[in-house]
Amino acid sequence: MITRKDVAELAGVSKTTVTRVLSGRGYVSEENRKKVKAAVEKLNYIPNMIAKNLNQKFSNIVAVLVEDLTNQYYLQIISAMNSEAMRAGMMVSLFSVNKNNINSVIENLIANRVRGIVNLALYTCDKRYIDILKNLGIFLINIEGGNALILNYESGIIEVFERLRQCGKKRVAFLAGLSKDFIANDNRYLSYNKCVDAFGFVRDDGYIIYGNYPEEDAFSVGRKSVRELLAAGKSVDCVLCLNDVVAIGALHELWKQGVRIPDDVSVVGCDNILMSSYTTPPLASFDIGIEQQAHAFIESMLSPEKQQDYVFNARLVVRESLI
Amino acid sequence: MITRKDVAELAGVSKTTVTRVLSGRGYVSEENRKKVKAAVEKLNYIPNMIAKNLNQKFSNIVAVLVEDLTNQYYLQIISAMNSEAMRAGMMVSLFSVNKNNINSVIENLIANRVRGIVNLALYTCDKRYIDILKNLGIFLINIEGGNALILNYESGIIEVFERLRQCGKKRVAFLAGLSKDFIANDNRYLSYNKCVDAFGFVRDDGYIIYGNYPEEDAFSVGRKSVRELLAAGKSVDCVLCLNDVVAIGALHELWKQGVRIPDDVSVVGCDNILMSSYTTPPLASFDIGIEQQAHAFIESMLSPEKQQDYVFNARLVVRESLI
DNA sequence: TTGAAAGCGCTAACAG
DNA sequence: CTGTTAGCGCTTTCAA
Repeated sequence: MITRKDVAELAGVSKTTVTRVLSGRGYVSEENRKKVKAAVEKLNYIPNMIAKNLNQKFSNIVAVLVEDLTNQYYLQIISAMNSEAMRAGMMVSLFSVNKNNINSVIENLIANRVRGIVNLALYTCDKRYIDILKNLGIFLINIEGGNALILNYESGIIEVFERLRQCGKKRVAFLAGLSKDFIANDNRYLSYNKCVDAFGFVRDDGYIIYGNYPEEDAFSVGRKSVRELLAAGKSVDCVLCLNDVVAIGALHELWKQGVRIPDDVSVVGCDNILMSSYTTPPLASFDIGIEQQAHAFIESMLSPEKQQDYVFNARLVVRESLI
Repeated sequence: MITRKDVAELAGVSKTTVTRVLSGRGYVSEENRKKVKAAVEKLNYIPNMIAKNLNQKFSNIVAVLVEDLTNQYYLQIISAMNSEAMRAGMMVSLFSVNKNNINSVIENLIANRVRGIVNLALYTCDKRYIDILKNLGIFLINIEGGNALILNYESGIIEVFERLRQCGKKRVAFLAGLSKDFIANDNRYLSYNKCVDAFGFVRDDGYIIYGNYPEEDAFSVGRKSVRELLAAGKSVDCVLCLNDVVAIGALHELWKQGVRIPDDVSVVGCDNILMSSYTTPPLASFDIGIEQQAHAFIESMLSPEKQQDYVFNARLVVRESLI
């Protein structure tokens, strides 16, 4: 293995000088700089980040935790984070977590001294790990806890309600997908409820369908929710869904049951994943700015001192599934 | 930061003994073992993998390179690899690569001394990096190069042709998605051509539609390919697609153009991603065993000595999009 | 402007 | 069965 020592010897300088050139910090004569660069080139030297990280106490990894790897939304987030991170010399690692493994995943990440953890999942880890993370200086962003990142769907949901009102519709179902506990503080859920009242739409507890996402995959949850809704004899004008994947499942079941979309029922998803343009019919959804979110994650990871709150407002993307 | 030294002091033993207990290798008296475990527990000690990795010359990361993060197929692969990897104390990191960044991504991975690289992308890196990887002992699996992993779609494609023959159909298009160069050695492409001849189906160069995937996203490529096919006045009985996402794009365009599926045209995808059960109509596809693939990747990463070839045979999954 | 030396936390001979 | 010692490749004082 080529190390800095080899470079130093070939260039006829000390190891420290090599470090100075490579890091760009400290004074080095132009002559030595050139010699070092030539040696690096000649030897095909690639620095060992492990050794560097050992010094710096952290690895250059940002871990992203998600609960459902089947949701394309996460791919898009990761993809965007990746680009941001690479620019800053960081790597993004993806982990799928559930109730049972979240603690061991976190422990593993601590062992690896990752730079930060972005937890996009619903679950969180034991208090003791939180303390360790804090002690070590590893950043943690718990989205569902809603620390520094606020996803606000209200304005988008208002838009939907307005459209429906204009068509004389007033029965909107909400496919929560999650259990009652998990959805309770969710902005989508709160906004839905707020709008039902504010717009004087029909309030019916049977319009809210809970589910066991993410234990079960989002497609099935969407499909089952629609079945449940129809089986209960609830006829609605519009179905608002937790996310696009749930919506696609719902769309599919409605199609199978011969319900016409949007003539009989409108369907609206959430997150505006790429796929939503390609459903039959194309799915209306809320765009919450995936790239901007990714940017915010990485930024708050790299410069934690400016602990600002990031707020994202949803924008309705109208497509044929919405009347 | 709590280190092994703190544990050793609290337990009243040497650092080496702590290592022995923690690694499970070497002799330690039952008494000391207990003392060490108690100390670890008490101090909430979590080992520093960076230091460990520095010794072992490698990090415990396996990097997966993909060219198209919008394809759910990769998510499923990663997800499966993740589970496998975690069991072996490894982490899986995901990177999206393209023509322009592949070399810098690889350099970055080398700098991080990842344990191995699974390159699922079409592109590969400069020869000089290949050499460095070899020198350092970093494993590289180039799927498209077809080193150790062979994805064989032939048997599945034969099944499709047989079904079509039974219905008296004999015109099959192939949406290659990729450019002529990239697809040339692809097993799907070769199998398609073989079958056209073997079954005595209509051979028409216009039935093969190339595209600029992965530069352009798979959905659009599928959509455009169908447009191209129809614009050329080619009427076919079945459309075979590079992957499910291309197929979904194709499905969408056919639907828009009022083509009935499967009555007018059958559509068959590739990879059998979760989404394919939820299209309208549900998409027939080839299952190539995502879990088994993931398993093979990790296995060959962990024990490279047994350089066996892994062969996967596609299995046709019939759904409503296929007559 | 440069170099020597200590140390990051852990592993792996080697000696007891 | 246990401890001492010498690194892994890099960064960072501190002197020169």
